Amino acid sequence: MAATVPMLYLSGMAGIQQQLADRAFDTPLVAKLETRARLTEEDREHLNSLYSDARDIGARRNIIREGDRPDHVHLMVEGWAARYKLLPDGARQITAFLIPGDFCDLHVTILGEMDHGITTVTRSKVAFIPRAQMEALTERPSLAKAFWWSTLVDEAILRSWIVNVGRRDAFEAVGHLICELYVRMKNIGLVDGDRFDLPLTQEEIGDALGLTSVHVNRVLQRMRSDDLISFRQGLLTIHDYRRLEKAAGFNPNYLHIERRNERSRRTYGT
Amino acid sequence: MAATVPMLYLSGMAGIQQQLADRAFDTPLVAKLETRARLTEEDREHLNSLYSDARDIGARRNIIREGDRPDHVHLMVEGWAARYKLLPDGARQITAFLIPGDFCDLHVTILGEMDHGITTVTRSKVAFIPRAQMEALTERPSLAKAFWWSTLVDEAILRSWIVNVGRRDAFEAVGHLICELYVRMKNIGLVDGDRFDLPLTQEEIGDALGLTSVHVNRVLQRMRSDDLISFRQGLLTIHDYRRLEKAAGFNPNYLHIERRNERSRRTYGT
DNA sequence: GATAATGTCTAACATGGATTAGCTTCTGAG
DNA sequence: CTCAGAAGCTAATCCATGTTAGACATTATC
Repeated sequence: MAATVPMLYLSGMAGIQQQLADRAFDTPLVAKLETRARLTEEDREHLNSLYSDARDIGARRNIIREGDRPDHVHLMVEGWAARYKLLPDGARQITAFLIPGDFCDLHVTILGEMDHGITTVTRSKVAFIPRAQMEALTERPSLAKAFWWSTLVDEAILRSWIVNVGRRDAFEAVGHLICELYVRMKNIGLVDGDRFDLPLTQEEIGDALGLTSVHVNRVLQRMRSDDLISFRQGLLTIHDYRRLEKAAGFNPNYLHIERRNERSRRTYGT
Repeated sequence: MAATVPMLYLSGMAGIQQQLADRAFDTPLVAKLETRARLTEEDREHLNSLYSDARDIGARRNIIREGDRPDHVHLMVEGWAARYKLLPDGARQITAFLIPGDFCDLHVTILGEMDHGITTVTRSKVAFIPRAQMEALTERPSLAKAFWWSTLVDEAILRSWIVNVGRRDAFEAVGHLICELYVRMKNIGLVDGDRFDLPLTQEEIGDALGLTSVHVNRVLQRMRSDDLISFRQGLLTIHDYRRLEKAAGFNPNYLHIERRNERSRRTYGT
């Protein structure tokens, strides 16, 4: 099996993923879906077949635009992407960050037209999956259920982001976003102890939280001086997770990751 | 068929729904799903069977709480409800308004535990649907696809709300919410010309948009003095839809309602 | 039809975050 | 290795929205 799946999950330049890849046995997609579903070896082979048409895309390039009607589905293999909407005045709101194992547009073949765009954040590897292949996969009940679960978690994350933007102040919101990305990255095996690649600019963080990059900078300065985090060159280190979680009012229940699976996950550093 | 489905969609006290009910041939659920899906008479009968256990619930009562693990699904039959999350400091963020035809928790049997609560806004009628009955329905491919579509639209609405809260100012956000609710109510046949029941307090509107009720009041005053809307006693009248839509930057594409169906819908006043 | 509870509206004042502008540091292309 | 563009950082000022408080209006209850 090892030879048939991509083994490198380089998203940034920091090289943590490279180290991790040497130890990872599952692709991020399999790791993520196994959070809840029990997959057979056959299921995994089907999932790995999704990677057959994986293409490299440079940083800050559109994967898909508002108004597009693609006939295939995109899956993040390596790197980060962002779902976003543009306003008439040019302002941008990011509504999701996509990391390896995330589908960009599982829905588009049903909804018809894209109501938002998706852009890469870093240089990425993206799998292009024909609609027919996707439909064949979902004829396996175990996978259909796993995809359904994944969609529902995406929805839960959206609700959480509304709370973040609507009712948390800037400090809490940034902290909450960091906690969420830490847990999600950990769940796919891309966290090295208390560090992970967070290849976002302060402007991108601001666009996700409804803040300006100036204000994100102020908040990050404060988090550093409070000795909660380090964040340099796309590498984030959490110095005191419990305190950060508390300061941000973060409760991971909405990610629906069960303890059972978290324990058994083969993750670097745990 | 008429005798087997509820014909009264009273949500507020204003009585528009009563008038409409006399003309409506479809339940809101059927009207909504037919936005995109083609349903057979048999499909409709199956959908109408969902109403067999419809219960009255008073205003501002919890339908379901965070942490619950219900074994049945809730469907709004009459009235309004709100999906919400509470913060440690007691602040509330509403993440969705549920109107007739909306499922409250289509997902909960897969996700396990509720990560948010749902409360009625008005006195409501809510159908309780056993998990098994729901699963039987989704064995019909046409209905499975229709529910899937509905879930994806809910997701698109969540994305739109993030933009609303994150990047629009208070005036635009309130206008955008009004436009969305107008279109959604119209789609299920509950709009009378330029008027519809909007049984929300200014505080509830604020909790949905991340604003205080004081500021919502300021915005509503301005909308009234700009002659865009009237809003009294839970009845909202839009005086100039085009201008409101433009002022709010509203583009209904994310609701994925196709022109074709909008034309053929049997709606009062159109 | 009195009364309490809830919702609406207004005003004075406070503030978190936006805006603008410019300097500094990092990064990647060649 | 160099250089240009991108990203990070900081400061001064401003303003949209929050806070607090209370009067007024509407609705629900008995």
